[in-house]
Amino acid sequence: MPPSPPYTPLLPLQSFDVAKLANRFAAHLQLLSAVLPKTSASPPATTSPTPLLRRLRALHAHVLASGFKPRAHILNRLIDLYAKSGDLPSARCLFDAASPAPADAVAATSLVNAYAASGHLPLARRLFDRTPLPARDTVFYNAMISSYARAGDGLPALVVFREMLQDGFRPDNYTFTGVLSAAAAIIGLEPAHCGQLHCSVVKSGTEHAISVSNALISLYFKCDSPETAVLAREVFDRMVERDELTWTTMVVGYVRRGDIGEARQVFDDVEGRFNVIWNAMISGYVHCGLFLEALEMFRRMYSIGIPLDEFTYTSVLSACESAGLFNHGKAVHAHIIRSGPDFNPVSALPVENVLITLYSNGGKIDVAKRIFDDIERKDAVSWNAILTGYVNCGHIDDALAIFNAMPHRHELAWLVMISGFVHNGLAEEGLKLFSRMRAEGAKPCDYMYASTIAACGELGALKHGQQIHAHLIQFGYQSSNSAGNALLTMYAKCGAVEEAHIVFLVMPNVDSISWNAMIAALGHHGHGREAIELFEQMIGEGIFPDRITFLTILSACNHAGLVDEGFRYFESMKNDYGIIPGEDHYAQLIDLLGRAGRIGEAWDMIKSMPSEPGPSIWEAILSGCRIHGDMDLGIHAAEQLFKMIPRHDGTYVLLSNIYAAIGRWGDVARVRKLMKDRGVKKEPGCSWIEVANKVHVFLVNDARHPEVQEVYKFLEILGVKMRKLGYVPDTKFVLHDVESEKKEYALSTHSEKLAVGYGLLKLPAGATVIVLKNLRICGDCHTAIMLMSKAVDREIIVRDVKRFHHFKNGECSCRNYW
DNA sequence: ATAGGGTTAG
Repeated sequence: MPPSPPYTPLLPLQSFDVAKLANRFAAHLQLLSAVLPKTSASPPATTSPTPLLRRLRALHAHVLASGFKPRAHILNRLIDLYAKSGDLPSARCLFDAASPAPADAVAATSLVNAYAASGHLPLARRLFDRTPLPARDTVFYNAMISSYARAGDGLPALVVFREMLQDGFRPDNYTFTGVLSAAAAIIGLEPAHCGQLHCSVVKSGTEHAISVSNALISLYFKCDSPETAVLAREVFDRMVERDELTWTTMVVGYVRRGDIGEARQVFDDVEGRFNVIWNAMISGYVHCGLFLEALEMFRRMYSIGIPLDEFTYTSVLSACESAGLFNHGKAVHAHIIRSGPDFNPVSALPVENVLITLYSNGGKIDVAKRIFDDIERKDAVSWNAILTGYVNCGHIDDALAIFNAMPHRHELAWLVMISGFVHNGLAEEGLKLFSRMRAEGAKPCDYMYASTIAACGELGALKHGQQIHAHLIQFGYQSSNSAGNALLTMYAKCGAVEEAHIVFLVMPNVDSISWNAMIAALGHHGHGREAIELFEQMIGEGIFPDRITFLTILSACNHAGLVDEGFRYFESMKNDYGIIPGEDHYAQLIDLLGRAGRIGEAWDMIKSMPSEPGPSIWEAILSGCRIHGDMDLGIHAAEQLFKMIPRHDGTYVLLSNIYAAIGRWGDVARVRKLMKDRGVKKEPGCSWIEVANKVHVFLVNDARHPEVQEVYKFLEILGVKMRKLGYVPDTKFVLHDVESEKKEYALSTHSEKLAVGYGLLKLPAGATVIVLKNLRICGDCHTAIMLMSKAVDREIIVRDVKRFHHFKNGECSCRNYW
């Protein structure tokens, strides 16, 4: 509860000096509004009136009882107080009673602001429109403009501004501050528009007002282009006088551009270190992913004695959460508790919200739930945070309970719940919920569509993805970039590269993400040359490649076995584009060299790396060693992997596979035992196959499963056929799976083979089988499927952890890969 | 009676 402001009792009233009392209320009001959150809307009608409101009403009653007729400015103050304390009906009543007599711009302005602040922008607008021209003044227009600006409604604000000029009113610095911030809220604003606004500011002679310059800087930064950032800087440099806001706007502007270094320089130049700029700097570091720097800044802030507030804590806790430093987060939480209950629960809500995320990501979902339960006035973020917490730890039933209990379902809640279903293998439920959302009239945004489509791609649910594509067209989102990029990726992940390409060609505004996604789509499907061609086309169109682009192109070269090209692009990335290769770039190149049999070069590359090689590097060289029989280095790599991720089941399997390949069965047994001793469980093989518009999921290890039984039967038939074709030894190998439980040195479950077999069994001749599996396909399996494809004369598309393998007539699109 | 900066869920 907010502490009540000190006050002297008003009753009984000795005199009716209303002006004095009204002034006293104004003082009380200021005390109260210092405690209330700045953006607070008026409290809902159901809650009991605040002490201030009660006193205001008492005063008003006395005024009425006295028969005293308040003069206009007193009446205005009363109206303003009613409006600000949230009693809009009373304010409106007084206003209506007073008009039309001296219809007054002052009272109308109060009301317009109050309506807008409580979220009733249309009501504010109606009052605005009904106020006749003679009763208006500049401030009145300013109120309407800034109301739109605060609500993020840029265009109407500009329209009101134009009306104002047409009506013959002179804009002042308040007007321009509002207009500029309204313009900044318009997405996709062109630099030319900023320039126009800048011109009118200069013409009006208000550019020397600090607030106008500040808004101008903010506008130029929000335009988000290198040129406007320079213009913002120019405005800043020209200012003769700057305030705290100027500095903060600069810091925030550079952070938005991702230029944390420049932001830091501005920060270091500030004389008075007020806490808002520290908060901005900390959140800037968090924004750029520099969590440790954020924490360091927090530590310094604390040691110098800069006051910490809820903004500080929110950012710092968010840094701990994102960096996975759960214990640090807990320490900060303890510090908040120790520092006393100074927080106003309403304004500290973001702190509690981020705590929910912190604890649920730290594996303490029960603590998160307790914090959530203790929040008195939960907002949409609180609900979404706990919902996401449950979804992320796989408690889909608890999540659904929360979802159903939510008072207002924010669109994000739908999104989280839908993707929660999809990621837990309940795609059908997810899509049902998607329909329910539309039935309940919630309007999905393009971002929601994008996420739902992405989920379909993850799952390989092509048919569901296509359905959503249809909705997308129906709702006119086809020009949205996020939706378009998601569609492109979805089609590619479902094996439909041609479809992905069509989406790419049809998209009105392709951005660098689209290019990257399309290059990746080609690369993943083994079309290395085409990927390179598209990359060159991208360069030709003047799109700047980033580190992701190069990662993608290296992967494309890798998949298609284009060693020299890969090497060339790696060098070009460093020398021509100044991109410092990360471990992921090295991993791609080392993988590429290794698979091409150039193990020595790959090993040299590892030794030349600027930092200690991480798991991805060892994993990369391991595949090359395995294929080309460099067992010593392979074993070394696997042992390194062991040390780094001791619980990763894949490493054990890989290592035992290597030992098995060179017949060191004793070592195979040793690795198996190690795995058992350390309690590492192999994940059960699980495959999805898309057959005739239905997704089948089955566990390969469960031999009692009827579908698996069918697969076994199929393999027998296939075995006979393959023997006839002369593949006797390999046929035997395929059939080994059936007996794998009995075999002493079982190598792996090879669920892909079973899935492929099942798919072939179910499909009509000439159809394509798509097998989706988010694991790495091993060489044996690859060979086996290749043989199968010859035996059945059908195209088989298999999705690996990232890539695709197109098998046809005993060949694969990535012939050089294994 | 009117303006502008820093926070949280994905």
